[in-house]
Amino acid sequence: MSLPHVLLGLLAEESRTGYELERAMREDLDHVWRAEYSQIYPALARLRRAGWVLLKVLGPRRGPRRNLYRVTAAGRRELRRWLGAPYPVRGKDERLARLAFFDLLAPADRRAAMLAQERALAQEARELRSAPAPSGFRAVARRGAVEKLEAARRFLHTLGSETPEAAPASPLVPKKK
Amino acid sequence: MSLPHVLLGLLAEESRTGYELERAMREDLDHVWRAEYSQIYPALARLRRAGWVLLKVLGPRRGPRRNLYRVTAAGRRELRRWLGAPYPVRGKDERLARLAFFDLLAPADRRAAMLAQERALAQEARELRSAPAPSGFRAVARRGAVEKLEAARRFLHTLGSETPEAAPASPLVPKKK
DNA sequence: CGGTGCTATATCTATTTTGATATAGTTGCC
DNA sequence: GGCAACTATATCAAAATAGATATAGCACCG
Repeated sequence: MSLPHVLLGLLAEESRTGYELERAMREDLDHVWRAEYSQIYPALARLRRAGWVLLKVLGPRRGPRRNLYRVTAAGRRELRRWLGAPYPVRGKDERLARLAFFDLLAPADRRAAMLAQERALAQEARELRSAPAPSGFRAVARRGAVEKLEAARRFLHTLGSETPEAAPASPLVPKKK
Repeated sequence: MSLPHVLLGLLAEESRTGYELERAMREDLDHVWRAEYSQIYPALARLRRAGWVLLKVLGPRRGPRRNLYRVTAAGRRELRRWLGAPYPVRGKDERLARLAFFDLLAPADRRAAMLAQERALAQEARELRSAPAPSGFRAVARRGAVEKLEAARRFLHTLGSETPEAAPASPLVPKKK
């Protein structure tokens, strides 16, 4: 339920077309929020129906005509409301989900998988850190995303050195019912 | 695309009914992976069609009849494949998404929102930590979830004390196009 | 002139996820 | 007996997300 508000947030900074919104998300909000055109265009239509944005059709500049969206006062109000609202607890994490079943891997495979993960996380963090930084609080969010990746990497690393060769606590032999 | 594998993982430890799977996710995999019955039952049917689980209908013990699912050898193979496979980069984080637009709040509202967030994160971490711990790597995943919450809390906290009163970098005054 | 790449909107399908609701037997309490 | 709580399966509708494709003008390069 956040996409409409993310779009609103981007539009609050500057009026944009759907195309430009996609790029803004890809460049500034990587690892924070992303969406395809197939979500963006219908979402803009809904924002319009809600009276949170206005559409202005511009003549073509380079390519086809452009639909420029501008936030209304009501849109800004809604945005501020969203920013202050309590968060729904949404807890899903594929990384942790897989980790939860690592009992099932042979120790060697387990170590290999964890090392691969660690390297992948380091790589992602590196890429995100080296991408052009956005401004204002979008830069803060970017930093948060980077730190998240690094914290996940550290967690895996600590886990790997904690248990030099053995499995943790109980080996979880499959029981029969 | 992880739910089927999470179910497979839980069934690899012990054969269960759909009902028991829901409870196992709710109790052991909170903040890691959750699903409603409306997702679980169709997913089990698909797992069955894929030949990864077998169904055994049991007579009613307490309540209606029970459909017990057991992982097949092919299911275990698939599960191990999943555990070793590279991860799709899925980057969405509503917390960071909102933070990205905190420019739009007045400093006072901003501080209030950040403090509320910090408290909410601390509370969630506390609850998760005090819940009964699962065994094996599921406990490790639980610990990972707790550390994630705490890292997010620390990030917010540092952010709050970093900027005693002012906004970061550029104030992002809305431009016109 | 043809090809590649960028701008730009739009739609289609499929899958995933959420939330609500229906049904029904069983147990234990008062 | 009635009722709440628990076990258990199942379905419906809606929303969110992903991925692919269609269309088309314009610019730039060789």
